[in-house]
Amino acid sequence: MAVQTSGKSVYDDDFDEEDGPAVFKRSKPTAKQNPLNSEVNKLSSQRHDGQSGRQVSGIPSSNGQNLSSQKGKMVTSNKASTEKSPVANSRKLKNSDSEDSEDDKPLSARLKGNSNPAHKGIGKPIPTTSLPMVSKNAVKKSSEDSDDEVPLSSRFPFKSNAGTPNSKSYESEEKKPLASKILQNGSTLRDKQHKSSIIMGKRPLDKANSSDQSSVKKTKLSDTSTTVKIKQVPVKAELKTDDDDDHIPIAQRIKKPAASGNKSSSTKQKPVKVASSSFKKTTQKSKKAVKNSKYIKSTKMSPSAGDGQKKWTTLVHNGVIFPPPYKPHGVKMRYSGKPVDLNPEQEEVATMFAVMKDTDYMQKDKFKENFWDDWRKLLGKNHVVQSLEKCDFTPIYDWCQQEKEKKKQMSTEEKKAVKEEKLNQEEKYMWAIVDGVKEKVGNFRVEPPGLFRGRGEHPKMGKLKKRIRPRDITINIGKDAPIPECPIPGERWKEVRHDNTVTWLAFWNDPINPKEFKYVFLAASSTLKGQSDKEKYEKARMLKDYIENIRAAYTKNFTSKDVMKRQIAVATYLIDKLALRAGNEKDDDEADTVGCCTLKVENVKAVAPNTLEFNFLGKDSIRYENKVEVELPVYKAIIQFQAGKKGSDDLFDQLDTSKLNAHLKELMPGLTAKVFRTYNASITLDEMLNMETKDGDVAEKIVVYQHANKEVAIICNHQRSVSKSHSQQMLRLNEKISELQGLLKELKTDLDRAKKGKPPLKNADGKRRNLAPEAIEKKIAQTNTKIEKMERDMKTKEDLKTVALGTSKINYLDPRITVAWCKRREVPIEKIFNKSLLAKFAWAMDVDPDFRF
DNA sequence: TTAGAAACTTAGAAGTAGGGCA
DNA sequence: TGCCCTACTTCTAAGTTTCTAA
Repeated sequence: MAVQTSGKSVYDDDFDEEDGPAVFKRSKPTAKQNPLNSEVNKLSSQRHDGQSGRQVSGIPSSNGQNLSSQKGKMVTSNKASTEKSPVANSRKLKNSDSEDSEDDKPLSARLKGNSNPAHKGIGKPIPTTSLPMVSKNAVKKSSEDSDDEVPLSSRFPFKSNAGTPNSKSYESEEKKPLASKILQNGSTLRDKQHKSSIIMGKRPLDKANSSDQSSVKKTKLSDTSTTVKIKQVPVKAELKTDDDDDHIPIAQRIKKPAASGNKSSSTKQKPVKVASSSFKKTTQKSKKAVKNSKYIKSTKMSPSAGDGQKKWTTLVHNGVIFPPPYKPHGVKMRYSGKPVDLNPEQEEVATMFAVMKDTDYMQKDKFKENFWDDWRKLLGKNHVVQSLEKCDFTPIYDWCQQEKEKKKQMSTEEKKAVKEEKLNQEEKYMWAIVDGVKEKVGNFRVEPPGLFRGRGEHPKMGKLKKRIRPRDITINIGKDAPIPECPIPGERWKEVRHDNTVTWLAFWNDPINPKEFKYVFLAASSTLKGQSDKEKYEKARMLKDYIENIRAAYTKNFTSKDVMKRQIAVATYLIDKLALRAGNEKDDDEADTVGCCTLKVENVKAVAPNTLEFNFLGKDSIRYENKVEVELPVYKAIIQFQAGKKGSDDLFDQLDTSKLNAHLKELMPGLTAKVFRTYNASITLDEMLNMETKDGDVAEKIVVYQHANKEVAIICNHQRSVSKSHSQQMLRLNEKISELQGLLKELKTDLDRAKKGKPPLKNADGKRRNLAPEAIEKKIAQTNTKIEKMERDMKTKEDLKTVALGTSKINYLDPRITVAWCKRREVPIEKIFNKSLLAKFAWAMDVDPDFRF
């Protein structure tokens, strides 16, 4: 197989003849090899998913080329026509003992730079050396594409042998201060050894309907958590000031061990500060520490979620806000054509169903069946309504539409007044005071009743999510803080706890899955969340130093005689290379989705000599479809795992996530399957941003960032459904471009005539443009620029229509990579991070410009 | 050892606001 | 001015991981 990099295949040179640890290699199934490719363009205009309309496909760009073709060829499946977007990609995994020096990079990053001129970035050509590797979904190539020499989609960049004119260092343009610098708190990381000394005991010991609050969690050795009987008192959020700790970074204050946070200290409330303003400028010392240490050692890790350590000393908040009670509208639905009387409770649920009219759920029998089961219980046996088929909810639907319209038609002042009113009501619930620092609360609104909108083929979709009442809610608050007043008169909280080993402020049992909980947490911008975010990225960075050994270890075990070892090795390989999720077991009352450990035999097809075709529904019932060439031992192992099994049997029958994670922890402290996703995402961004060094204005640099971001999104299979108006928008843009091209033609004629001293002809509007040649030339240039911009926008829009960039930005990309790049490249950070991301990543803002993941 | 409870992160869709353009 | 589009925010479902108890 030949991947062209200035006429020479990187693969052929670097990898093909070598043995050793696995390295991805792109396979090259052509359109001919994959008859499904011919379906791509057809599919591109269809909704692939029954309920969400999600789809991934390449649509020819204005120049007739597939817009995703820069990623190389892709493979798709005709199944996509009825399911979630196909994730088509073809890769090759191969030995790479010789790649030692690069072993700390994800395989995705080891094959770099393709100088094929067909490879272009989003909207703008990207230097060939900076070409990304990934192309999993949304990377389709029509069968007409003839550039067989263009490599197949691969998540890995290609190393260019042809020189890297654009890969110059960025040193020359570094160190311009960021427009808005939010400074780090200089926290230290956890010493894991402390962990065992901390006493556990934090579960909400929820026994349904238990009203005996005192019976719950009576003893806690550390006395960090207690449960008390409800004592409703008015909220007094005014706290005593204690300046003693002012010089201590917030994060450190939070992490004070329980011993130091004794009873007396816990009763003493700290001064209230607003979290964002409490970030202090990092000292030179700490900056140096970041610079000098490749990663922060695990021994410095600070407490993370669920480890039983004290998360706070004082916690004050006002509880949660409930949705307003239902206001009956009195609009009568029809049954067999006749108006029906419903009581308010019945009407409320009927209205929930009526408003679903325009959604895909209405096409799902399960949704209707579940709704009917729950609604008929409310109607009672003797109600006139005996069958859903005879119900006509249109009058209620129409009424809802009218209400919506009325709301839309409100004047700006009215809208403003409503907004202010809402804010007034909610303000007090929006904040918590954690160790004296005012922090935003995340989801302080209790979920309103509704019909359950499970994703994919969820067996419970359409079921009634009952209204949550104060008696369903457990509050967690500081021992000495006033217990939030129950906002519904005459009612009371289910329970009040004082558990400082957890970060939730309240929880209730999920009405759909009563054994599960819905929690109220602090917002993403809070210090606590920031701390745990930072730990997550530090752990992923730590993996960089272990990855070489981990890869060597699993490669060795591909052929182990012990089946479990072999399964662990192959599963780890897939998690590492394909960024698969761990894949926990699921109950029958959940959607049938899988991850790595729960892959079924039918989800993986082995195609000789060494290709694996993956096809399954992953998280959120998003289809993962991928075709990869793997190392031969992996291929053989998969065939062995499949031997003698049915399609619906587990591929990894000896494996589950706990075994896998237990094994991973032996390889690196704290390592779990999901760390690989963070690691691969972040290192890919880091490497791409450091490759893509093309000069240009800020807009062009942002395109480079988006391009890298997109590659990560593809690695992680982050998809979104195509917006309903997408094709309309594309059509409109095409029309505009045609108009401009017409104008251009006219202008050129005018120019010719003007140069010859002839008067201009009438234009399309029947008017004459009487301009001097210079003016016409200027207009031509302007029009050309406009057309170029529009074409670029169109291409970007098409390219990203099924790729969700936000998820990786929020959850997987170490913000320090982005901040450092912005500093080096003089891109204002606000161009990359919006307001909420700036708040969330406040801890990362003072990173050194030389920071590398 | 295992099941399941608990706690937290990750995820896409829906809703909303505001800016640009005709 | 109103419409359209985009970016941002909110919502809540759906995962992973950790821990406990049997």
